[in-house]
Amino acid sequence: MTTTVKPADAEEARPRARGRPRSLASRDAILKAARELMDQLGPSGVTMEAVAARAGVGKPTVYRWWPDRHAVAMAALMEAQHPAAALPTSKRTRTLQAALAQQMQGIADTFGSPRGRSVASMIAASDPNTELSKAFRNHFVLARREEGRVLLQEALQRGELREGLDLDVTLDLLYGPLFFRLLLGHAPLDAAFVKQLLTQALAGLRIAG
Amino acid sequence: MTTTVKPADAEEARPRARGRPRSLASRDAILKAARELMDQLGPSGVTMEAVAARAGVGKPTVYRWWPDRHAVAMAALMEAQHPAAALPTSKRTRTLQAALAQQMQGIADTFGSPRGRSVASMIAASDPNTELSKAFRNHFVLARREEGRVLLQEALQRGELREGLDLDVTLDLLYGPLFFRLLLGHAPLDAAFVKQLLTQALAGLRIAG
Amino acid sequence: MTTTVKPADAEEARPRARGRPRSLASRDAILKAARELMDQLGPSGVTMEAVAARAGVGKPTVYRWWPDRHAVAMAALMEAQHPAAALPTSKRTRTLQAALAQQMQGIADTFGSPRGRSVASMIAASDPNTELSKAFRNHFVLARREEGRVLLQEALQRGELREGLDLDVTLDLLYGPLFFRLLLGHAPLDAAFVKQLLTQALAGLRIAG
Amino acid sequence: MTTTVKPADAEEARPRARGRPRSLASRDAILKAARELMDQLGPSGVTMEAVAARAGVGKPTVYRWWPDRHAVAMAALMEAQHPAAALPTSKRTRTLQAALAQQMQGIADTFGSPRGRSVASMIAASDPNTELSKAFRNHFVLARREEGRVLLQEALQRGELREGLDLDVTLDLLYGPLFFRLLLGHAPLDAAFVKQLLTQALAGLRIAG
DNA sequence: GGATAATCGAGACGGTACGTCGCGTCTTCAT
DNA sequence: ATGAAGACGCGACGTACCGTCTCGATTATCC
Repeated sequence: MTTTVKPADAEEARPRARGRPRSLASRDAILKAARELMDQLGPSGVTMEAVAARAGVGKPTVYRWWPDRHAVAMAALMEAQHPAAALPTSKRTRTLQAALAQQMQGIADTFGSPRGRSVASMIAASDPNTELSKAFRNHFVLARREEGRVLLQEALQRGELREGLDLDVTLDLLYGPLFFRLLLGHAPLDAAFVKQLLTQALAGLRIAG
Repeated sequence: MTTTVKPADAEEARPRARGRPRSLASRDAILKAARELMDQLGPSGVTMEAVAARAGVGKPTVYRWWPDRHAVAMAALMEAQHPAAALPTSKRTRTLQAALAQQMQGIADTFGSPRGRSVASMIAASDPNTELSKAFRNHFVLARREEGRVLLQEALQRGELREGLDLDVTLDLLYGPLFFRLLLGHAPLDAAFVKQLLTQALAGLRIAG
Repeated sequence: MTTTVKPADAEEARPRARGRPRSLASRDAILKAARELMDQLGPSGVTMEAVAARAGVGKPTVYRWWPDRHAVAMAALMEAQHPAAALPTSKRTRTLQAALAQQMQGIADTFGSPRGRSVASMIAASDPNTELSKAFRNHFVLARREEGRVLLQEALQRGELREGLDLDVTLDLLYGPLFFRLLLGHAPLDAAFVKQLLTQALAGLRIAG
Repeated sequence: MTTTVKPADAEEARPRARGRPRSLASRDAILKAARELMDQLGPSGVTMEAVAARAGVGKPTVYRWWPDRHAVAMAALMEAQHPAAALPTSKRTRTLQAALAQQMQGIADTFGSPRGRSVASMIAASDPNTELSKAFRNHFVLARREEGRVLLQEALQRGELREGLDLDVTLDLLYGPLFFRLLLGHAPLDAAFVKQLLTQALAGLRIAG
């Protein structure tokens, strides 16, 4: 599931191209180098020259896999953090608020780290219209929001929430403030905030307000 | 309220610096040029060379005022949109929800424009710890949030909201989703969204829920 | 005999450097551009920017070949005037004084030209300790002096000069006054001067004074 | 005896100009600063900015006295070494060769110093046609050559040299090789060289060859 | 097995922009 | 009016990366 090649394309029809195949070892070395540079120098430190040099790879090899440095940086970050293993099933037995609190605190911790700050930077800085940028936002943010959708739907089925709720708005009501504080940094992003956020956000949405 | 020196700070203690004073005409020409480049080419088009050339100014003069291109771009954007004339008094007579809806729709319109996208980019791309970056976030985002605080406090006094509310959380509950959609672009940011957002966010916070 | 690397040094031991080889076309274009600028604007007109622009080459390419603008200018001048075709053999049959007169007049003509003035400027302006500077002085001045040494040695063998002569002093006695007038410009540098110089310089050195 | 103001101008007719008179203290501070920079960094270190800063003087004050940085550097060097007190009378009693040897060795010592190298550089590098440049060459080189002329004329009167000598050529025959070695540095400039130079140069010029 | 071909590392290429330095001029206030 | 101070427009400096290209060497498939 690389950035550049859709699995479907290569599924079975590819005629096993002639010539020397691309080195996966190079690809991995590139992403590893990009990750290290990102951690040490931030997003602006992920230059093609530095990545290639640190990976022990020629620049054209990097360009063979990704079109520009943004793509390399995004791919490196995406491969670093895999889909987060969704939510452990055990958590689903708890109340909506408890489950959400756990997940949101996890998100806060992740994005509070230096690498998380890099991810946030790249989301806001990148051209929002490219495919890669959309995939990146999906991977890091919207996928978490969809996890929340599942939790909300389960709560609906359990009768915890009243009917007629606009789920999309509700999801933004939960995750919006989280990323707002992450990006703006105007106030702490601690457990108290998560708790109070959930309390107020869900206040009017329960069956028994 | 310039970028580099607040007149208020040095109001009378400043010994009237020696030498030729800096040319405000140059400063204005620089900011104007930066604004035009920003509008035409986006944030990445605001290069020191282009700004200086278009402003008819030497590069060192630009560096005399701002330390790097990010700073110039931020200053240009900040000066372009002045404190937003706060909220017209007339609006304060309306209900909380109506007043917030109007303000938030204004924010959405502003940030939906190309220049607004530039602002968002720069918030994300700039080092969050510098003074200028903080001032920038303040100017464009947190100042609006503070306008909201005033509205909420008035509503509290009018008895529209129940006591014991955490105002900071409430503010993030309102503005967080707004900027979330602006930044992620996963769903439209129209009047319907603003209305539904306000409805759900304030649902549990009113006196007579 | 390039400026940076003598092929002879690495004749067979060099392992055929990796990577794309440097473009000799670029190198030549750079030197040509430098020469043109030198002729049109003098030594101070040979700026890196102008050279690169006129050669249709990036500045870093110029710096890949030479460390600074002095080096470029020197290399351009050195390549412009090749080893001067030594002395035509026919001239060697003539008397010492005739041969020297011819050569010295040639030197005077060369250095009297604008390009010759540039050469003199650069000899004076460059750090005398660098390799390139030494090569430059060698190329333009000391090589001519060595031509004179050959002539003197032939005259010695023919018995025109008395034994026990300090050749180095004698050579400086001939070429020193020449460059002295070139540099100081306090008196004309014409055929009469060359003739009188040779007459007086060689007066006490002949077998039959 | 500055470069820009002829003594005659200020002789007595000056109507005691209005306003604050020029500060001679500034002038001296400028030249002192220029000399120090020359000694520490060489000719290229004598920048207007550095001179003004080190002299504790505004740049326009420097430009009020000299037209550009070359002029400042030349003036600084010329004022540093005054006319060399001509030749002590006692030396004139000695033989021509002894007197010349002493003077020439003095020149060699002077120009062998770092400051002397700067002088030589500036002679060769400066535009030969400006008045200041001519004055500079006169001051440092041709004045010494004229001292030699006096010695030669005295020798002529004493009958040491034969009649009909071209004095200008003879002078160049003596001082040319000296400056040749100074500028080219291809061979040492020691007492042995001076002795041998005089011996060979004067060999054919004496009455009793 | 030998030809063919794509990728590999390396690094030079033409460019653009960076941030700095020095030029010589101009503009201010204080003397 | 001249002093210092220092900002001004200008232009060149030398460096860092960009994304592309050109090498010889390597590693695969195809004939």
